[in-house]
Amino acid sequence: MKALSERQQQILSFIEEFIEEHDYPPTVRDIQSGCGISSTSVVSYNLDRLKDSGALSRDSEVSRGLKLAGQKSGTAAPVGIDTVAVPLLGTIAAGSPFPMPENDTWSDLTGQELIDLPQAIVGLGDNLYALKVRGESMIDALISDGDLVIMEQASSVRNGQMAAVRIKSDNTTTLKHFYAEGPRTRLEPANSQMEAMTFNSSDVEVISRVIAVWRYMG
Amino acid sequence: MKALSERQQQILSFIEEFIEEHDYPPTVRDIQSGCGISSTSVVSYNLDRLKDSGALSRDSEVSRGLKLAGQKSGTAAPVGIDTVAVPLLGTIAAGSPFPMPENDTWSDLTGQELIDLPQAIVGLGDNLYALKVRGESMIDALISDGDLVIMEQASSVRNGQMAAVRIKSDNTTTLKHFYAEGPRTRLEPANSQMEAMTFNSSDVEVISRVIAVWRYMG
DNA sequence: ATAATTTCCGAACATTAGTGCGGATGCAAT
DNA sequence: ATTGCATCCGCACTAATGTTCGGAAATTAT
Repeated sequence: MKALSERQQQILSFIEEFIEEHDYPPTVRDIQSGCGISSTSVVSYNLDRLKDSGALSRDSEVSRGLKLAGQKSGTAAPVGIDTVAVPLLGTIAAGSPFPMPENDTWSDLTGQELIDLPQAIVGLGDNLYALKVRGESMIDALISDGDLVIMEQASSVRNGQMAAVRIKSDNTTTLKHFYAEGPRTRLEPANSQMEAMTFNSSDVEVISRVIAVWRYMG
Repeated sequence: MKALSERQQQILSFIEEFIEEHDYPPTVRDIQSGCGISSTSVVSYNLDRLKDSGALSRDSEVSRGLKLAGQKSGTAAPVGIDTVAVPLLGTIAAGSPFPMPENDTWSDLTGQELIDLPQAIVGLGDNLYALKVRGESMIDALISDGDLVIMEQASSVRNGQMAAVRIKSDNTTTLKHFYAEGPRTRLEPANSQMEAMTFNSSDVEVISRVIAVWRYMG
């Protein structure tokens, strides 16, 4: 195996830096100017050498068809833990209309702020989204201003779970522990020092299940 | 925010797959044939839309100058978010001796349960550790049984921050908001409905600063 | 229905970008 | 020196690639 010339190493590391910066490989002319070479053919020539030596692979006749040899194939995760991207859909405040992804736009979350959470602590639940809590209206559920609540879409929950529920007659929305008791539904705050309230089950609409709460005060 | 059309989503996922396979972005014509579009201008048009919506960024006039928005910069590490491994040192309960890593064993965390948290939401703080809360003794700090508190070693904190403090005379340890007021130190729970308490500053020892709280009820 | 908007088409056009080729230049072996 | 080989130059050429524009078609709003 022939050793790489200085120029070849220079080109190689330029390619590396370029990809690092742009997320796509350089053109022959990018390399030319980047390495202070006076002719594209020189680049072409050395690229062939590098290909021969196996330092990089190349889709010929294709612009930017370069791939560093040492590079991981594909984008499959080489390191890093499994994460779930959770869209931050908005804020939640007492009584405000509760933000919630509509079915048809569920897959259309582009542009939304995404929060990466480790799968290990979120679980692999689907249909997750996050809301930022504004105000102290959830204080009785041990949730305060600035907290991030991770929610999962659900139309029903098991007794005892915390959920975002809407009292139709009040048109208010809060987070409470949910207990269905036949025709009546009892909602009790997480703080046991607070009083529970009971409503007609038909007056209570479950919107989402609360998966987790994240409070950061760094 | 305008929703993405079907075609735009189609293009978006094609780009994603293409990069996955080639390690460099597709050309307009790659997208054209890949998505069964009859004109390059349609691709160009939708690429502009996608750029407007922020779904991808684009180096215009540059071949293959595409970059997916969600993508981490730098292809070297294709995916995987930065995470910080936080050791779960034990549990905290009212009055119990507060677990805390000793300096000489700090680096010896082998066998400890580690919790990976995204750096983005934890910050890059060093000397972090986690404790699981047992019992409802922290209820007045909006922290309940089963919660995970992320802490940072600290011997002092700024006023208003939440910290694990030990009342020497009581030999109790709790989480409270901390306010140094000269010779006296006021500790007040996060729940404003609760009363604050004041102690001689010399009787209060700061153990750790609370960085974050994680409550999971999946 | 009618108008407005969005999306698509086709076909040119203008760069950008990869390749080829004759001829230097530099260096080492003969 | 002369030869051989690896590099490098310039330049031209062709293919690849992004852009533009008038108008049609589809969709949505009025």
